[in-house]
Amino acid sequence: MDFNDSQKMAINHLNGPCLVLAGAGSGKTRVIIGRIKNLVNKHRVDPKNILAVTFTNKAAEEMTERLKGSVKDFNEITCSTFHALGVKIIRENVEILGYQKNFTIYDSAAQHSVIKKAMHNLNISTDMFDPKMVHYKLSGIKNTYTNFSTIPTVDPISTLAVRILPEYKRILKVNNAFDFDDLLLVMLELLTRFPEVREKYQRTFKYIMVDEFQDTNPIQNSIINHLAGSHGNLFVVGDDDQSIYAFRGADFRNILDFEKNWKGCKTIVLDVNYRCTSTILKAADSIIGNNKERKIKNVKAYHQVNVPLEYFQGTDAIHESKLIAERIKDDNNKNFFDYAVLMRTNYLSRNIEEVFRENNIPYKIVGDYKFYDRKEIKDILAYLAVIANPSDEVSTLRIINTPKRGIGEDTVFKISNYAEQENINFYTALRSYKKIDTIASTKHFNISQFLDIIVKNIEYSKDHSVSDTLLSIIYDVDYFEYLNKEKTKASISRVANVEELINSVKRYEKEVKNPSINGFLEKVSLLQESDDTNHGNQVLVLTLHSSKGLEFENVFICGFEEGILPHKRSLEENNEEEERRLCYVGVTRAKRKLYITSAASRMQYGQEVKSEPSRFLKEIPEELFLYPHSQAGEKNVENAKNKIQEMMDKIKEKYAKK
DNA sequence: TATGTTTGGATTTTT
DNA sequence: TCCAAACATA
Repeated sequence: MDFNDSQKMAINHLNGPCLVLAGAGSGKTRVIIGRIKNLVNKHRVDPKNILAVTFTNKAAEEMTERLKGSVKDFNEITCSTFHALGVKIIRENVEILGYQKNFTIYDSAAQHSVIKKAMHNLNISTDMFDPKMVHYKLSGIKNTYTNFSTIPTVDPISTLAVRILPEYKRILKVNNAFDFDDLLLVMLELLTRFPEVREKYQRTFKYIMVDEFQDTNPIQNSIINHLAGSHGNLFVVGDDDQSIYAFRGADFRNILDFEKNWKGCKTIVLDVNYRCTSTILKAADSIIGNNKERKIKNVKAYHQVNVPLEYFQGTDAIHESKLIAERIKDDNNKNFFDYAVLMRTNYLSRNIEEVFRENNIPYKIVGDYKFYDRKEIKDILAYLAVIANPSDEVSTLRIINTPKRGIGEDTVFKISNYAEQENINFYTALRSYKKIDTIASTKHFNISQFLDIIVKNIEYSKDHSVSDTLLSIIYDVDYFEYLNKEKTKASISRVANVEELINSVKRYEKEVKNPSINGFLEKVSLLQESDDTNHGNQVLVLTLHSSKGLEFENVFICGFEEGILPHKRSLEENNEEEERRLCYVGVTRAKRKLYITSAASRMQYGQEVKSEPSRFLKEIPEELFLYPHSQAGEKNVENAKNKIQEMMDKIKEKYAKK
């Protein structure tokens, strides 16, 4: 397929800042790839000098894959997410910050426990202030402010979060660990505080491209400004109407103000939608048209076909799911992979799952109880983390008594106190357990048993592969025996999960040039929900957020109800416009057919609660639907089936006439 | 220290 | 309704 004029203009852009406003389905990925090819093949830009920042790891991989055949040395192009770029830059320079290279990246559970510890150290009651709230605020702050002294502290929790921050940072450093938000923040710190570091990366990344620019937060924006500062070869692509990550600091004013911030910026608008039918685009337009804060674009549909939308309402969530299942089953020449069910919140997938399973509809739930969040997996990963970085206290505490080896809370408390007293880290204190006189000598065997495992495997890991080390740990702690104690179904699946983990380490070892424990852990911690959208012939079930960047022939948006979409909590925070954008993203995922569904009532905390259709439904002209909303509800499944049959006949008739 | 029992809070989205 | 954390007991 050929490029249209504005696409060509974007692809041929060479030097200086450029803003590409790309409406949904306007071929922005093709444009980015086209431009890279152009830079390298036509303008002889060294691939080493190109940085392409994408929103997901999956997008980065896909981009690399698509450059494979057509660009020489495509592997030298840095193609990654902001967070992955952060890890790279931090690893290369971390020693100037007094950290060791083998630092650990803490996930949100680990962050949570560090926050609790920081609060404890500062004598702040965790009963009075919910550590969860503090965590949330702290993360918000770290994703918004480049300078902590300028934080407006309006509410008590924010004040508290700012107060805790120095202690929190101190603990992380003792643990030789960073949290997620640090991956951006520390990268920025390195670029601002150390001119030689900044200049090094400015010289390396002479051509910078950022995809999904509307979802960058101020930290990311600042990072980009520093990297591109010396040359201004900055090419950003985005759509303010698809900005849906405000909750983690994204600010679409980054895109609105881009022209102001970069003098001489060229602006290109991609306004032809090659994805959706004109009906779907009309629906999407009429929804997003209600937003006040936006750049008005006039996106035109390339495919002028009228396939009416359908709206139906189940009596309850199960009925709604059944209606969806029926519609899929009624499609005679279907591929399941052509269907997706989109939803505002994860828990809505439960009913879908239940009904799809009953109906033998193959499905895949994206981000469904994340593999790496399972207890058995986190345990094993904690062992690996401790072996790679013994300073990591959080991981040590996780496994010190798992499997049970008689090192209980009391003993841990004593070691912890000793560490505090001597001003050493937990691991060092643990190693001198014999010197801690409060610990009874009856405990000595238990502690030495644990220490032996760690010390032995640290040594072992030095001249063995990651997978061998992993197997050695599992053997030493007798982990399978521990999992298999109760021979239940659950324990069998836990063993299978650990086996799967071993496989994934082996896969990692094949993929990467210099595999290491840290490298593997890093890969795991950077994994995202939306990286997991590869599916076979299955219906994909996912949140609206995870659906960003994807497209499907047929899309269901379920739970189209007040309180769900728009979400109640979001409305409380005055974020109606963001919910509308979320809705817009969902609608524009559909290439051909869009179904919108709701339930008249829904179980909430075990109680049946009435539910109203979403306000956004009224924003779509009713004539775009196959039949009026008054016919959307049915008393029972049987009735609905007939209705659906009737509707299918109508569609077939329509297509026959064409 | 390990295990069983009770209770109260949960459901926004995710790097 | 369901699940984790707090609490109580052996």
